[in-house]
Amino acid sequence: MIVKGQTVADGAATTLREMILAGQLRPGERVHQDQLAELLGLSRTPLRTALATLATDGLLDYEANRGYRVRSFSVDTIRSVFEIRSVLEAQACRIAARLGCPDSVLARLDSLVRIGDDILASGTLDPAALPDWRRMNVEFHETIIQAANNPLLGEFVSRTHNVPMVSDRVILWDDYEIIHRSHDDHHRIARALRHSEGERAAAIMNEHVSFAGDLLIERLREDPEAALQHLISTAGAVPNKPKKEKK
Amino acid sequence: MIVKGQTVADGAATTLREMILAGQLRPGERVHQDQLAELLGLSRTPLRTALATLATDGLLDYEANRGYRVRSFSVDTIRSVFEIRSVLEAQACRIAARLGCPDSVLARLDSLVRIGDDILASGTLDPAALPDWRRMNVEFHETIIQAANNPLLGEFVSRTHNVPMVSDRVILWDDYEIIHRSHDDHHRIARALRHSEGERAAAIMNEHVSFAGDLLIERLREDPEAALQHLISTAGAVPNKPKKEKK
DNA sequence: GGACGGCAAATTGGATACATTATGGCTATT
DNA sequence: AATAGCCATAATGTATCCAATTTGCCGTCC
Repeated sequence: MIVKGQTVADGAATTLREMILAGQLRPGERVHQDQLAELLGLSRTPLRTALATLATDGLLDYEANRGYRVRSFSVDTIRSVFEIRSVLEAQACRIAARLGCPDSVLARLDSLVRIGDDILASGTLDPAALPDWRRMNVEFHETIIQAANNPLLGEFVSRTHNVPMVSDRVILWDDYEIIHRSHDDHHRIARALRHSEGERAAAIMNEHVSFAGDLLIERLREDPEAALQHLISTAGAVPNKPKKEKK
Repeated sequence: MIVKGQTVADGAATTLREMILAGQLRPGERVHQDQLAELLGLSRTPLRTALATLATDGLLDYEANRGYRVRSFSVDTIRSVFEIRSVLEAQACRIAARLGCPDSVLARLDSLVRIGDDILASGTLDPAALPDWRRMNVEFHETIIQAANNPLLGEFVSRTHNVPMVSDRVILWDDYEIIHRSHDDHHRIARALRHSEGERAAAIMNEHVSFAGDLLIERLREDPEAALQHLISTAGAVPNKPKKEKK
């Protein structure tokens, strides 16, 4: 689908981002411009624009005259990204509370929390419910970030999602207790924000994200292959939101 | 000077970054590719690569088929960036303390603190000492960030420096009391890190950065013109460190 | 037998030429 | 006279071509 107001280079960047995050281009692998241009059906010029963008985004490594390589992420990298995401999202809570969340935001959070409640009401984790859960989770976090009204904050959090596995779209959907507790955090965060208790919301959010990171890392350490398989099979598309709206 | 292992595009990106941060290209102004290419003495291809990079870096706004504009930064933007820098640098303290700063880092921090002490020993702010002070300040902050050993953290903090006025290279060098207190923070941060008191160091750093931001914003509100003049005249070069080392 | 040096193929970087899209001014019509 | 639509111009986006750098291979020399 060709979107008006988008260039071929923009499209290539989006496609490549998805390919990398989906693991189609393996980490460390060198990116051949000619091959890739042919594969994508475009010339090298827009492709190179896209590559430069992705390199600045941190998905590719670049070395002059030696081209681009897919950045490889170690478990250490994943940990370090969670260390950042946790403080950024906590700060989002603080700022949102300080600004005072408008009713629309509070209502939306409540509605999302209820959606989560419904999904968990059965007492088990239905695989079929995962996409809905993921949508709920992503929206919950994004709603708070947007409520903070800090463009750079949103940008940085988006960038942390460029690292495979770190996205809040990645969910370990196999332990009811853990998911339940995680959703309890959502309850408490929403309530704290309603009462403008920024520090409290921030503390919960920090732990909420940090724990998710710890858990993921533990799984990856225990059995990297199984965890990866599980995550890839349960990972949803990662539609990096376009920066420009059509007028 | 032509550095081996750097492409023309890289050089153009660096040059443009400096031009924008120095205010040579005014905010909101449209960037004419032909003109600029001629001005810089290169063709549009590497220029466009550089533009794409700077846009991803957040210094330029891009709209398909309408080209690039210099991003304009409001006082609100500056505030929002300080809100991020403060938590990121605080987190750097936490992580550095948790990892345990090696002696080399502690020694360096001590040495930097002493340099600051010497500059302030006279009891007045000598304009001639500003460059040394700035170097000291930048190194102090960078040393801690590097001690945290979290690549993304460093990257993000670097990016906050892409916003005019937010850099730790920008210093309000006109109030001895304030500078003295700020340096006292450095003392306490270094000491806390020596004792592996991460939370304490983080708290001080957070306030250290937040207050600098508040102060700057206050000045900009009071008398934008005067503050800008003062800052530009006292601002040093902003050498964005190259990401790759020659082997 | 190993290592250094040079040559050739492949790949990246940059310049130029072409296509496509916005933009401003002009005319014609209401 | 004002506005809508069209055309010309200018600027951006893409493709192709050429140059420069890397890289792997082979031969020679130590």
